Amino acid sequence: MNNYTEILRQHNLKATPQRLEITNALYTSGHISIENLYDVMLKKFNSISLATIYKNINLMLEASFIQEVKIPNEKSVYELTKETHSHIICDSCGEIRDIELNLDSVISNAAQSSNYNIKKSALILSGTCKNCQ
Amino acid sequence: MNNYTEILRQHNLKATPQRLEITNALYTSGHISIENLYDVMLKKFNSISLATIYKNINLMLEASFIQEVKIPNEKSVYELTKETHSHIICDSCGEIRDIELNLDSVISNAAQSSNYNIKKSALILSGTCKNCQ
DNA sequence: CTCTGTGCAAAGCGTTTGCAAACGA
DNA sequence: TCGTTTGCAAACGCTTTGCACAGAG
Repeated sequence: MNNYTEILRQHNLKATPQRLEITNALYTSGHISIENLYDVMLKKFNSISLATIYKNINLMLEASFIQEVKIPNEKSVYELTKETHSHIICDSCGEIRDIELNLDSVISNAAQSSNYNIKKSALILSGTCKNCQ
Repeated sequence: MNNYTEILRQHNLKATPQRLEITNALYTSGHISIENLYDVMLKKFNSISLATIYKNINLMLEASFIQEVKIPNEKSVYELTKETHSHIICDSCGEIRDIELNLDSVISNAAQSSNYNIKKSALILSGTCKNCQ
């Protein structure tokens, strides 16, 4: 019994080999697109179907086990759900990194000026990473 | 000669009636999806094609005349390009509002901890607007 | 054993392309 | 007039669905 079996079950998802491998790919990559996930999965399951990928991604999204990250001008990637965090993308090499930023004061300013009761935030920064500079 | 004729030409876009109306719809709505834009356009041009909408949206994006706003769990909307700003969305009525927030300190923190040279930011907040509370 | 998941093929849907006619400058 | 844009129809690519078989619990 693999590491991820229990965590899948906690989200009411049966621990099939395909799902364990999707989970592993998400964990290992941090963020992965459908296309890249399919490539990774093909290495372990030579006859896996894209339909299986999509069905599982959708079930995992519904279960809030994973989340979609929509990046400006890029295709979406998926990540395992964790504490709220921001993302930073390198416009040269495409690296996507999680970054913990304190948005409290920004959010309280926003709440004040908009009169919204703010519940969520999604911040995506982009620029050039150390290596690409 | 309409208000928007000159601004379209400045972006190397001929001022066709369809483009003037797309511009007007963007201006009036603030943010609009392809689907809603098509509905609006149909009222003025009863035989307009979706292909025309897409071609123009893509040309306008290339010309940086408009920008796409990717919203978590929602379909994308488009807006006329203006100074950098954030967005706040009501999770009840769907209202999308521009909001000017100072992200300088957040960005400098991010730059410091990531070693990225940060060029752009996209912040989307969501919650409940005054009316829906 | 039962119910769910998988893989395949087909269908669906939003978006793009090719082309002839219409139009802007 | 000349090059661009429009509208239509067909093509495309990504995603979803239906179904029979395989597999998890």
